[in-house]
Amino acid sequence: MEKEISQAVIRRMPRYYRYLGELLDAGVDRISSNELSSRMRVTASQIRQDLNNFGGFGQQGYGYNVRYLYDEIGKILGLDRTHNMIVVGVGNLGQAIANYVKFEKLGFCIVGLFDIDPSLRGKQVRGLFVQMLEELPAFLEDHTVEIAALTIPKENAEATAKQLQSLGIGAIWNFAHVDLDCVEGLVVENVHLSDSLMQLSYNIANHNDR
Amino acid sequence: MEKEISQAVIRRMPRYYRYLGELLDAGVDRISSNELSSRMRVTASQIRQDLNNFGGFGQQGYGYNVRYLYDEIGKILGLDRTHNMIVVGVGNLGQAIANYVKFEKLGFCIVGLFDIDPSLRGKQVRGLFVQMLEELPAFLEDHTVEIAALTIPKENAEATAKQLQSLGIGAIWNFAHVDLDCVEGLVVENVHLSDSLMQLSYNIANHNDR
DNA sequence: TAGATTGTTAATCGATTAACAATC
DNA sequence: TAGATTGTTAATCGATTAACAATC
Repeated sequence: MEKEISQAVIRRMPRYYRYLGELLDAGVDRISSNELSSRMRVTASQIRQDLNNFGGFGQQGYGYNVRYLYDEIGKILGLDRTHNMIVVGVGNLGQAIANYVKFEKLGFCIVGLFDIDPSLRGKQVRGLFVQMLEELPAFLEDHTVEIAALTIPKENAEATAKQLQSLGIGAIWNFAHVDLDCVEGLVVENVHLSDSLMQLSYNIANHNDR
Repeated sequence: MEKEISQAVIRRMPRYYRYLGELLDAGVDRISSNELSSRMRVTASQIRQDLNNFGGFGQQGYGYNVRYLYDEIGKILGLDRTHNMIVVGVGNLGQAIANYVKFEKLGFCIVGLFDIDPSLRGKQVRGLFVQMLEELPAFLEDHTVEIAALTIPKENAEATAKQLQSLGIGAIWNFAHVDLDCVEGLVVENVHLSDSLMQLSYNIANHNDR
Protein backbone atom coordinates (compact mmCIF):
# COMPACT_ATOMS: atom_id res chain seq x y z
CA MET A 1 0.00 0.00 0.00
CA GLU A 2 1.36 3.36 -1.06
CA LYS A 3 0.93 5.54 1.96
CA GLU A 4 0.05 4.51 5.48
CA ILE A 5 -3.37 5.83 6.40
CA SER A 6 -3.57 7.36 9.84
CA GLN A 7 -5.70 5.85 12.59
CA ALA A 8 -7.46 9.19 12.88
CA VAL A 9 -8.91 8.56 9.45
CA ILE A 10 -9.68 4.89 10.09
CA ARG A 11 -11.53 5.79 13.26
CA ARG A 12 -13.89 7.95 11.25
CA MET A 13 -14.68 5.40 8.58
CA PRO A 14 -17.19 3.36 10.64
CA ARG A 15 -19.02 6.59 11.37
CA TYR A 16 -19.34 7.40 7.69
CA TYR A 17 -20.51 3.85 7.16
CA ARG A 18 -23.19 4.29 9.78
CA TYR A 19 -24.50 7.56 8.39
CA LEU A 20 -24.54 6.19 4.87
CA GLY A 21 -26.45 3.15 6.12
CA GLU A 22 -29.05 5.46 7.59
CA LEU A 23 -29.32 7.42 4.36
CA LEU A 24 -29.73 4.15 2.52
CA ASP A 25 -32.54 3.12 4.85
CA ALA A 26 -34.12 6.50 4.31
CA GLY A 27 -34.10 5.90 0.57
CA VAL A 28 -31.62 8.67 -0.23
CA ASP A 29 -29.55 7.69 -3.21
CA ARG A 30 -27.10 10.49 -3.62
CA ILE A 31 -25.43 12.97 -1.32
CA SER A 32 -22.86 15.74 -1.58
CA SER A 33 -19.99 16.08 0.84
CA ASN A 34 -21.59 19.34 1.84
CA GLU A 35 -24.88 17.89 2.92
CA LEU A 36 -23.24 14.94 4.62
CA SER A 37 -21.00 17.39 6.40
CA SER A 38 -23.90 19.27 7.93
CA ARG A 39 -25.57 16.05 9.07
CA MET A 40 -22.40 14.65 10.61
CA ARG A 41 -21.09 17.94 11.92
CA VAL A 42 -17.70 17.61 10.31
CA THR A 43 -16.31 19.69 7.47
CA ALA A 44 -16.98 18.74 3.88
CA SER A 45 -13.26 19.09 3.35
CA GLN A 46 -12.56 16.39 5.86
CA ILE A 47 -15.04 14.03 4.28
CA ARG A 48 -13.50 14.49 0.86
CA GLN A 49 -9.96 14.20 2.21
CA ASP A 50 -10.79 11.09 4.17
CA LEU A 51 -12.46 9.33 1.28
CA ASN A 52 -9.74 10.25 -1.16
CA ASN A 53 -7.26 8.33 0.92
CA PHE A 54 -8.91 5.27 -0.53
CA GLY A 55 -9.95 6.43 -3.95
CA GLY A 56 -12.24 8.77 -5.81
CA PHE A 57 -15.72 7.55 -5.02
CA GLY A 58 -17.61 10.63 -6.09
CA GLN A 59 -18.38 12.43 -9.26
CA GLN A 60 -17.98 16.11 -9.93
CA GLY A 61 -21.21 17.99 -10.16
CA TYR A 62 -23.12 15.03 -8.73
CA GLY A 63 -21.74 14.06 -5.37
CA TYR A 64 -21.61 10.52 -4.04
CA ASN A 65 -23.86 7.63 -4.79
CA VAL A 66 -24.94 6.46 -1.37
CA ARG A 67 -25.21 2.75 -2.14
CA TYR A 68 -21.88 2.67 -3.93
CA LEU A 69 -20.03 4.62 -1.26
CA TYR A 70 -21.59 2.52 1.49
CA ASP A 71 -20.42 -0.66 -0.17
CA GLU A 72 -16.95 0.69 -0.85
CA ILE A 73 -16.44 1.76 2.76
CA GLY A 74 -17.72 -1.66 3.78
CA LYS A 75 -15.00 -3.22 1.65
CA ILE A 76 -12.36 -0.92 3.08
CA LEU A 77 -13.37 -2.01 6.57
CA GLY A 78 -13.37 -5.67 5.56
CA LEU A 79 -17.11 -6.05 5.95
CA ASP A 80 -17.45 -7.80 2.61
CA ARG A 81 -16.32 -11.02 4.18
CA THR A 82 -16.87 -13.04 7.34
CA HIS A 83 -14.59 -12.87 10.34
CA ASN A 84 -14.75 -15.75 12.75
CA MET A 85 -14.40 -14.71 16.35
CA ILE A 86 -14.20 -16.45 19.68
CA VAL A 87 -14.91 -15.02 23.08
CA VAL A 88 -12.27 -15.73 25.69
CA GLY A 89 -13.68 -15.11 29.15
CA VAL A 90 -17.37 -15.84 29.46
CA GLY A 91 -18.27 -13.52 32.31
CA ASN A 92 -21.00 -10.94 32.06
CA LEU A 93 -19.26 -8.91 29.41
CA GLY A 94 -18.24 -11.95 27.38
CA GLN A 95 -21.82 -13.17 27.40
CA ALA A 96 -23.11 -9.76 26.42
CA ILE A 97 -20.80 -9.76 23.43
CA ALA A 98 -21.77 -13.29 22.50
CA ASN A 99 -25.41 -12.21 22.54
CA TYR A 100 -24.99 -9.03 20.58
CA VAL A 101 -26.74 -9.70 17.28
CA LYS A 102 -25.43 -6.58 15.61
CA PHE A 103 -21.91 -7.94 15.19
CA GLU A 104 -23.18 -10.94 13.28
CA LYS A 105 -24.87 -8.61 10.80
CA LEU A 106 -21.56 -6.95 10.13
CA GLY A 107 -19.96 -10.31 9.41
CA PHE A 108 -18.32 -10.93 12.77
CA CYS A 109 -19.39 -14.45 13.54
CA ILE A 110 -18.93 -15.86 17.00
CA VAL A 111 -17.97 -19.50 16.67
CA GLY A 112 -16.76 -20.42 20.16
CA LEU A 113 -16.75 -19.47 23.82
CA PHE A 114 -13.82 -20.26 26.08
CA ASP A 115 -13.04 -19.84 29.74
CA ILE A 116 -10.76 -21.34 32.35
CA ASP A 117 -13.42 -21.65 35.03
CA PRO A 118 -14.53 -25.32 35.14
CA SER A 119 -17.88 -24.35 36.63
CA LEU A 120 -18.79 -22.70 33.33
CA ARG A 121 -18.10 -25.81 31.27
CA GLY A 122 -21.14 -26.80 29.29
CA LYS A 123 -22.98 -23.55 30.01
CA GLN A 124 -24.84 -22.50 26.92
CA VAL A 125 -24.91 -18.97 25.56
CA ARG A 126 -26.84 -18.25 22.40
CA GLY A 127 -26.59 -21.83 21.23
CA LEU A 128 -22.88 -22.20 21.95
CA PHE A 129 -21.42 -24.28 24.74
CA VAL A 130 -18.66 -22.83 26.85
CA GLN A 131 -15.47 -24.80 26.39
CA MET A 132 -12.33 -24.86 28.45
CA LEU A 133 -9.46 -22.80 27.11
CA GLU A 134 -7.28 -25.90 27.02
CA GLU A 135 -9.64 -27.31 24.40
CA LEU A 136 -8.91 -24.41 22.07
CA PRO A 137 -6.00 -26.01 20.19
CA ALA A 138 -8.20 -28.97 19.27
CA PHE A 139 -11.03 -26.62 18.35
CA LEU A 140 -8.76 -24.71 15.99
CA GLU A 141 -8.00 -27.87 14.07
CA ASP A 142 -11.39 -27.69 12.44
CA HIS A 143 -12.27 -24.02 12.86
CA THR A 144 -10.68 -20.91 11.46
CA VAL A 145 -10.59 -18.10 13.97
CA GLU A 146 -9.36 -14.63 13.18
CA ILE A 147 -10.31 -12.59 16.22
CA ALA A 148 -10.48 -13.25 19.94
CA ALA A 149 -12.56 -10.97 22.12
CA LEU A 150 -10.62 -10.94 25.35
CA THR A 151 -12.95 -10.38 28.28
CA ILE A 152 -10.90 -11.63 31.19
CA PRO A 153 -9.34 -9.97 34.24
CA LYS A 154 -6.20 -7.97 33.54
CA GLU A 155 -4.00 -10.35 35.51
CA ASN A 156 -4.14 -13.08 32.85
CA ALA A 157 -4.64 -10.92 29.83
CA GLU A 158 -1.10 -10.69 28.57
CA ALA A 159 -0.27 -14.36 29.00
CA THR A 160 -3.53 -15.35 27.38
CA ALA A 161 -2.95 -12.99 24.47
CA LYS A 162 0.44 -14.53 23.87
CA GLN A 163 -1.07 -17.98 24.02
CA LEU A 164 -3.76 -17.05 21.52
CA GLN A 165 -1.15 -15.61 19.22
CA SER A 166 0.95 -18.77 19.41
CA LEU A 167 -2.16 -20.67 18.31
CA GLY A 168 -2.42 -18.47 15.25
CA ILE A 169 -5.04 -15.95 16.35
CA GLY A 170 -3.52 -12.67 15.33
CA ALA A 171 -6.14 -10.16 16.37
CA ILE A 172 -7.39 -9.30 19.83
CA TRP A 173 -10.39 -7.22 20.71
CA ASN A 174 -9.18 -6.34 24.15
CA PHE A 175 -11.54 -5.52 27.00
CA ALA A 176 -9.02 -6.29 29.74
CA HIS A 177 -7.81 -3.27 31.59
CA VAL A 178 -4.22 -3.47 30.38
CA ASP A 179 -2.39 -2.56 27.22
CA LEU A 180 -1.18 -5.51 25.21
CA ASP A 181 1.34 -3.60 23.15
CA CYS A 182 4.15 -5.70 24.56
CA VAL A 183 2.91 -8.55 22.40
CA GLU A 184 4.73 -8.06 19.13
CA GLY A 185 2.90 -8.52 15.86
CA LEU A 186 -0.53 -8.84 17.38
CA VAL A 187 -3.25 -6.56 16.06
CA VAL A 188 -4.99 -5.15 19.11
CA GLU A 189 -8.03 -2.96 19.45
CA ASN A 190 -8.58 -1.79 23.00
CA VAL A 191 -11.93 -1.08 24.57
CA HIS A 192 -11.11 0.33 27.95
CA LEU A 193 -14.51 0.91 29.49
CA SER A 194 -13.25 2.43 32.70
CA ASP A 195 -11.02 4.84 30.79
CA SER A 196 -14.07 5.93 28.89
CA LEU A 197 -16.01 6.42 32.09
CA MET A 198 -13.22 8.51 33.58
CA GLN A 199 -13.17 10.69 30.50
CA LEU A 200 -16.90 11.20 30.92
CA SER A 201 -16.34 12.08 34.55
CA TYR A 202 -13.76 14.70 33.61
CA ASN A 203 -16.09 16.21 31.04
CA ILE A 204 -18.92 16.39 33.54
CA ALA A 205 -16.78 18.37 35.95
CA ASN A 206 -15.53 20.63 33.17
CA HIS A 207 -18.66 20.76 31.05
CA ASN A 208 -17.02 20.14 27.74
CA ASP A 209 -18.61 18.05 25.14
CA ARG A 210 -16.63 17.21 22.14
CA MET B 1 -10.67 27.70 33.66
CA GLU B 2 -7.85 29.42 31.81
CA LYS B 3 -7.35 27.35 28.70
CA GLU B 4 -9.49 24.56 27.35
CA ILE B 5 -7.64 21.27 27.57
CA SER B 6 -7.91 19.13 24.46
CA GLN B 7 -9.69 15.80 24.48
CA ALA B 8 -6.48 14.24 23.16
CA VAL B 9 -4.91 15.04 26.52
CA ILE B 10 -7.95 13.96 28.55
CA ARG B 11 -8.04 10.64 26.77
CA ARG B 12 -4.51 9.92 27.96
CA MET B 13 -5.09 10.76 31.61
CA PRO B 14 -6.84 7.51 32.56
CA ARG B 15 -3.92 5.65 31.05
CA TYR B 16 -1.44 7.53 33.21
CA TYR B 17 -3.69 6.82 36.16
CA ARG B 18 -3.62 3.14 35.38
CA TYR B 19 0.16 2.92 35.04
CA LEU B 20 0.67 4.90 38.23
CA GLY B 21 -1.72 2.58 40.01
CA GLU B 22 0.38 -0.36 38.90
CA LEU B 23 3.57 1.32 40.08
CA LEU B 24 1.89 1.99 43.38
CA ASP B 25 0.93 -1.66 43.71
CA ALA B 26 4.50 -2.57 42.88
CA GLY B 27 5.73 -0.40 45.72
CA VAL B 28 7.50 2.13 43.52
CA ASP B 29 7.35 5.53 45.11
CA ARG B 30 9.00 7.80 42.64
CA ILE B 31 9.37 7.88 38.87
CA SER B 32 10.86 10.17 36.26
CA SER B 33 9.05 11.13 33.10
CA ASN B 34 11.79 9.30 31.30
CA GLU B 35 11.24 5.97 32.93
CA LEU B 36 7.48 6.26 32.73
CA SER B 37 7.89 7.10 29.07
CA SER B 38 9.72 3.88 28.31
CA ARG B 39 7.14 1.81 30.18
CA MET B 40 4.20 3.47 28.49
CA ARG B 41 5.81 3.84 25.10
CA VAL B 42 5.12 7.52 24.80
CA THR B 43 7.65 10.33 24.83
CA ALA B 44 8.76 11.86 28.11
CA SER B 45 8.01 15.21 26.55
CA GLN B 46 4.41 14.29 26.08
CA ILE B 47 4.07 13.13 29.66
CA ARG B 48 5.48 16.39 30.99
CA GLN B 49 3.40 18.48 28.61
CA ASP B 50 0.23 16.60 29.48
CA LEU B 51 0.72 16.88 33.21
CA ASN B 52 1.67 20.54 33.04
CA ASN B 53 -1.72 21.32 31.60
CA PHE B 54 -2.99 20.76 35.12
CA GLY B 55 -0.10 21.91 37.24
CA GLY B 56 3.46 21.16 38.21
CA PHE B 57 3.29 17.84 39.98
CA GLY B 58 6.96 16.98 39.79
CA GLN B 59 10.17 18.22 41.26
CA GLN B 60 13.35 19.01 39.37
CA GLY B 61 16.08 16.53 39.98
CA TYR B 62 13.69 14.09 41.61
CA GLY B 63 10.85 13.26 39.26
CA TYR B 64 7.30 12.54 40.34
CA ASN B 65 6.07 11.08 43.57
CA VAL B 66 3.91 8.19 42.44
CA ARG B 67 1.34 8.36 45.22
CA TYR B 68 0.95 12.11 44.92
CA LEU B 69 0.67 12.11 41.14
CA TYR B 70 -1.78 9.21 41.24
CA ASP B 71 -4.02 11.07 43.65
CA GLU B 72 -3.79 14.30 41.71
CA ILE B 73 -4.76 12.65 38.44
CA GLY B 74 -7.58 10.97 40.31
CA LYS B 75 -8.82 14.40 41.39
CA ILE B 76 -8.51 15.76 37.87
CA LEU B 77 -10.66 12.89 36.63
CA GLY B 78 -13.17 13.41 39.41
CA LEU B 79 -12.38 10.12 41.12
CA ASP B 80 -12.16 11.74 44.53
CA ARG B 81 -15.90 11.72 44.82
CA THR B 82 -18.81 9.39 44.11
CA HIS B 83 -20.85 9.52 40.93
CA ASN B 84 -24.27 7.95 41.06
CA MET B 85 -25.18 6.18 37.88
CA ILE B 86 -28.23 4.38 36.55
CA VAL B 87 -28.38 1.85 33.77
CA VAL B 88 -31.08 2.48 31.20
CA GLY B 89 -31.70 -0.65 29.18
CA VAL B 90 -31.17 -3.85 31.11
CA GLY B 91 -30.29 -6.20 28.27
CA ASN B 92 -27.11 -8.23 28.22
CA LEU B 93 -24.83 -5.25 28.01
CA GLY B 94 -26.72 -3.30 30.65
CA GLN B 95 -26.49 -6.25 33.00
CA ALA B 96 -22.81 -6.69 32.30
CA ILE B 97 -22.21 -3.07 33.23
CA ALA B 98 -24.35 -3.38 36.36
CA ASN B 99 -22.23 -6.35 37.38
CA TYR B 100 -18.87 -4.81 36.67
CA VAL B 101 -17.29 -4.34 40.08
CA LYS B 102 -14.42 -2.24 38.79
CA PHE B 103 -16.55 0.84 38.22
CA GLU B 104 -17.66 0.86 41.83
CA LYS B 105 -14.03 0.94 42.95
CA LEU B 106 -13.52 4.06 40.89
CA GLY B 107 -16.46 5.72 42.57
CA PHE B 108 -19.11 5.10 39.92
CA CYS B 109 -21.96 3.73 41.93
CA ILE B 110 -24.87 2.07 40.20
CA VAL B 111 -28.02 2.98 42.07
CA GLY B 112 -30.79 1.96 39.71
CA LEU B 113 -31.72 -0.14 36.69
CA PHE B 114 -34.42 0.92 34.29
CA ASP B 115 -36.06 -0.55 31.22
CA ILE B 116 -39.28 -0.22 29.27
CA ASP B 117 -39.87 -3.95 28.88
CA PRO B 118 -42.52 -4.99 31.46
CA SER B 119 -41.27 -8.56 31.45
CA LEU B 120 -38.08 -7.36 33.13
CA ARG B 121 -39.90 -5.67 35.98
CA GLY B 122 -38.72 -7.03 39.31
CA LYS B 123 -35.78 -8.88 37.81
CA GLN B 124 -32.84 -8.59 40.14
CA VAL B 125 -29.30 -7.81 39.03
CA ARG B 126 -26.59 -7.53 41.63
CA GLY B 127 -29.05 -6.71 44.36
CA LEU B 128 -30.97 -4.11 42.37
CA PHE B 129 -34.47 -4.58 41.03
CA VAL B 130 -35.20 -3.52 37.50
CA GLN B 131 -37.70 -0.68 37.47
CA MET B 132 -39.80 0.68 34.66
CA LEU B 133 -38.48 3.84 33.03
CA GLU B 134 -41.74 5.61 33.89
CA GLU B 135 -40.85 5.18 37.55
CA LEU B 136 -37.66 7.18 37.10
CA PRO B 137 -39.10 10.63 37.95
CA ALA B 138 -40.32 9.30 41.30
CA PHE B 139 -37.00 7.56 41.85
CA LEU B 140 -35.13 10.81 41.28
CA GLU B 141 -37.08 12.47 44.05
CA ASP B 142 -35.02 10.66 46.60
CA HIS B 143 -31.91 9.76 44.62
CA THR B 144 -29.28 11.93 43.02
CA VAL B 145 -28.18 10.60 39.66
CA GLU B 146 -25.41 12.11 37.62
CA ILE B 147 -24.81 9.62 34.84
CA ALA B 148 -27.01 7.32 32.80
CA ALA B 149 -25.46 4.42 30.99
CA LEU B 150 -27.60 4.11 27.89
CA THR B 151 -27.69 0.53 26.68
CA ILE B 152 -30.76 0.49 24.50
CA PRO B 153 -31.35 0.04 20.77
CA LYS B 154 -30.49 3.03 18.64
CA GLU B 155 -34.12 3.64 17.66
CA ASN B 156 -35.06 5.02 21.08
CA ALA B 157 -31.72 6.40 22.11
CA GLU B 158 -32.17 10.03 21.18
CA ALA B 159 -35.66 10.39 22.63
CA THR B 160 -34.59 8.65 25.81
CA ALA B 161 -31.51 10.84 26.13
CA LYS B 162 -33.67 13.94 25.85
CA GLN B 163 -36.04 12.55 28.44
CA LEU B 164 -33.18 11.83 30.83
CA GLN B 165 -31.85 15.31 30.32
CA SER B 166 -35.23 16.86 31.06
CA LEU B 167 -35.20 14.93 34.33
CA GLY B 168 -31.89 16.51 35.23
CA ILE B 169 -29.45 13.79 34.25
CA GLY B 170 -26.82 15.68 32.32
CA ALA B 171 -24.34 12.98 31.40
CA ILE B 172 -24.83 9.97 29.15
CA TRP B 173 -22.50 7.05 28.75
CA ASN B 174 -23.80 6.06 25.39
CA PHE B 175 -23.61 2.50 24.08
CA ALA B 176 -26.37 2.96 21.53
CA HIS B 177 -25.19 2.94 17.97
CA VAL B 178 -26.05 6.57 17.25
CA ASP B 179 -24.46 9.89 18.00
CA LEU B 180 -26.37 11.98 20.48
CA ASP B 181 -24.73 15.26 19.60
CA CYS B 182 -28.05 16.71 18.55
CA VAL B 183 -28.97 16.89 22.22
CA GLU B 184 -27.69 20.29 23.28
CA GLY B 185 -25.91 20.68 26.60
CA LEU B 186 -25.69 16.99 27.36
CA VAL B 187 -22.27 15.57 28.20
CA VAL B 188 -21.93 12.43 26.13
CA GLU B 189 -19.26 9.78 26.03
CA ASN B 190 -19.75 7.31 23.23
CA VAL B 191 -18.73 3.67 23.33
CA HIS B 192 -19.44 2.42 19.86
CA LEU B 193 -18.51 -1.24 20.06
CA SER B 194 -19.19 -2.03 16.44
CA ASP B 195 -17.11 0.94 15.31
CA SER B 196 -14.28 -0.45 17.36
CA LEU B 197 -14.69 -3.88 15.83
CA MET B 198 -14.65 -2.41 12.33
CA GLN B 199 -11.46 -0.56 13.11
CA LEU B 200 -9.94 -3.85 14.25
CA SER B 201 -11.10 -5.47 11.06
CA TYR B 202 -9.42 -2.77 8.98
CA ASN B 203 -6.20 -3.15 10.90
CA ILE B 204 -6.23 -6.91 10.44
CA ALA B 205 -6.48 -6.52 6.70
CA ASN B 206 -3.78 -3.86 6.65
CA HIS B 207 -1.60 -5.21 9.44
CA ASN B 208 -1.14 -1.97 11.26
CA ASP B 209 -1.14 -1.81 14.98
CA ARG B 210 -1.12 1.52 16.59
C1' DT C 1 28.00 21.78 45.00
C1' DA C 2 27.12 18.62 40.96
C1' DG C 3 23.77 15.78 38.88
C1' DA C 4 19.29 14.97 37.66
C1' DT C 5 15.07 16.09 36.00
C1' DT C 6 11.45 19.13 35.74
C1' DG C 7 8.63 23.02 33.52
C1' DT C 8 8.37 25.56 29.51
C1' DT C 9 9.59 27.66 25.19
C1' DA C 10 10.72 26.81 20.47
C1' DA C 11 10.78 23.69 16.42
C1' DT C 12 8.69 20.14 13.96
C1' DC C 13 5.39 17.36 12.38
C1' DG C 14 0.84 15.90 11.10
C1' DA C 15 -3.94 16.70 10.62
C1' DT C 16 -7.58 19.77 9.42
C1' DT C 17 -9.48 23.35 6.71
C1' DA C 18 -9.70 26.44 2.79
C1' DA C 19 -9.39 27.32 -1.93
C1' DC C 20 -9.80 26.32 -6.55
C1' DA C 21 -8.91 24.09 -10.95
C1' DA C 22 -10.72 19.94 -13.09
C1' DT C 23 -14.71 17.83 -14.75
C1' DC C 24 -19.16 15.71 -14.76
C1' DT D 1 -23.28 25.05 -22.03
C1' DA D 2 -23.74 26.57 -17.09
C1' DG D 3 -23.93 24.95 -12.52
C1' DA D 4 -22.52 21.95 -9.18
C1' DT D 5 -19.38 19.44 -6.76
C1' DT D 6 -15.52 16.68 -6.67
C1' DG D 7 -10.35 15.71 -6.13
C1' DT D 8 -6.34 17.85 -4.80
C1' DT D 9 -3.01 21.36 -3.69
C1' DA D 10 -1.89 25.00 -0.53
C1' DA D 11 -2.56 27.34 3.97
C1' DT D 12 -3.61 27.00 8.63
C1' DC D 13 -4.00 25.17 12.83
C1' DG D 14 -3.03 22.15 16.64
C1' DA D 15 -0.51 18.54 18.70
C1' DT D 16 3.81 16.33 19.46
C1' DT D 17 8.64 16.41 20.10
C1' DA D 18 13.05 18.55 21.06
C1' DA D 19 15.84 21.56 23.58
C1' DC D 20 17.31 23.90 27.44
C1' DA D 21 17.19 27.13 31.26
C1' DA D 22 15.40 26.81 35.94
C1' DT D 23 15.80 24.49 40.14
C1' DC D 24 15.58 20.86 43.43
